Amino acid sequence: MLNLHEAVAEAKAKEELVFENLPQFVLEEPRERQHGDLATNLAMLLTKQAKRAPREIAEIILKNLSTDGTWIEGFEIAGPGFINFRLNPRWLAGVIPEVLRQGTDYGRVNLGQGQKVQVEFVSANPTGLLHMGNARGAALGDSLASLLGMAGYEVQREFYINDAGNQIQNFALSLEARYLQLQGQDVPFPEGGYHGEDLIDTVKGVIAKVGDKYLNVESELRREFLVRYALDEKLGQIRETLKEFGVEYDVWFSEQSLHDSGAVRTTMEELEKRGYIYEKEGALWLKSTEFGDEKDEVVVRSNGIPTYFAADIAYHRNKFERGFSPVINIWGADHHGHVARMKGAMSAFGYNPDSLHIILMQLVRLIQNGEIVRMSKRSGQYITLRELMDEVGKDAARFFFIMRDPDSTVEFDLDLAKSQSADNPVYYVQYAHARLCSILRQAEETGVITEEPPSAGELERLNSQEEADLLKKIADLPGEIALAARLLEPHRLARYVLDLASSFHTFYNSQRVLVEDEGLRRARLALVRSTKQVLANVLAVLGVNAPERM
RNA sequence: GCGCUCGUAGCUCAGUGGAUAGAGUGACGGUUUCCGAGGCCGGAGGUCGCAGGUUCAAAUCCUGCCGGGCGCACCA
Repeated sequence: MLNLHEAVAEAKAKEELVFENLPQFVLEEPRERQHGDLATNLAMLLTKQAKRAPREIAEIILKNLSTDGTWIEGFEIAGPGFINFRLNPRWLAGVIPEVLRQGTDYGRVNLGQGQKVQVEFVSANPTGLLHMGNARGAALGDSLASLLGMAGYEVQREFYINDAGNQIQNFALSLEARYLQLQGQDVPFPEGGYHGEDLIDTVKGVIAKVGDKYLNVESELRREFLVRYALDEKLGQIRETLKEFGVEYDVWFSEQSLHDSGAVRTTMEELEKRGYIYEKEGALWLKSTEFGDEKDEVVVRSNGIPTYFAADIAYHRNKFERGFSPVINIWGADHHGHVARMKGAMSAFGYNPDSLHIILMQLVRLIQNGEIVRMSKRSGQYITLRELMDEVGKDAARFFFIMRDPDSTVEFDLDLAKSQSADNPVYYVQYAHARLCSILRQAEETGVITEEPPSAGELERLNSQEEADLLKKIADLPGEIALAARLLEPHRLARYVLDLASSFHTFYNSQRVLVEDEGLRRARLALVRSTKQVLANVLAVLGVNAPERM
């Protein structure tokens, strides 16, 4: 391969170039085709240290560069000092046998080297149904997990069940009120209770099952039963809905279990031992300002009950104890204030806070009749993931969310949901896949398909501009996977697969696959097979179906 | 007020400090004897919120300002 490091070292040894440290340069495919196949900014980065004009430095580098045994066919110095390289087109054709050999593994890289990582996402409160924000988290988290798997990590998907604390108390009170009301009692609905319709349905289910059995018992007993029943049902629904959305978890982790096992208590004791806890006004506080937080936080209330934060510290400590690194969380942006203190708490235990990656995703804004709909579980006004799937389908919904950078606030217009789904770029990609399948079908039906692979010479006949562009895109996949995984940005793959589909459509419209010339036809059919494989591989990471017909 | 975040084409959004800032969509024009026209090709459309700074080079990094979103509980 091209060794620029060697060329620069050579120039340095000969004292043609003076510099201390080789800067971090890039060797990349330029955006403009006329700038060649590869370009580097190395010469421009050396100007400061070498004290020479970038184009002069480029001359010196090129003088010392050996291109023997590489695919480099030509180079030039361009613009402010870029060095552009032109490759022999034959290297490109070599990607086809590689794709066909690796099949579903093509694109896999070993960035992770088998390291254990965990992605925790959705973790919706089990007090209601899944809404649009959860849908976004589900699409993002699941594709990120798949992406990391493709990049050589051992990935675990986890759902944290918030089955403890105040909200559960509140949930219990709401359930009890509904139960009594449905039994004809005139009781008020609790302040700040859960108004959702689904909760009434749940209680109707309870009544169908046990009738008035819990009407004349102690309130505590009644609430305990109702909560257990409802949580069970809600979690079942959540699990089922996510499964339909293409998301399956390895672990469902209960918050309550951290209290039951004493993990929350021992974690607080450990923090106290390390000097991060103090008492004030009857409560226990964490010195989170020591980690850059705005103010200290209560971990155990004056009534002796630990806060959610305390349980969350125990939870994240537990993740590291299980050997995951990095630990990845996907949170709604409304939790951003929590990031610094959680990282800080982990560093208090001696874990590297940089090993905890928290991806914040901006909220999904729902638009109806041109107005913003406030979504809230308490008010019971929200669009559920199930309704979203019914309306636009799993594939369009997933792609809609995955395409976007988590930092962008997405607007989802309900009134346009259907037409948006028709315009969803996912269909552009799926259409390309179906079209590829159609070509292969036709080749089979007319008997011109062959199992015999094309020869190297035949593959080199794929030398049109459109074929070269498509081949380059295909060759890019491993690099794209590595980059997206390193940056934890699955949305790059959505862009990639759109580009790939576009390159294919362009090729398809300019060259015919099923031509008379047998050698050329063999080569193009192999290109078709490779393109189809790459599309399918990426769509699999995104959790989107690759249809043979549509 | 403090903190996080966003501001790029009419709209929805991409954009590793690099060369002439890109897609989709909408509007306009063209394209089908031929493998799927849900496609392809083309032109139009931009003070990258504003002003400074760093740099050979800034949409990208830094500072300030303007505008939007979200946080700032002994809630989760």
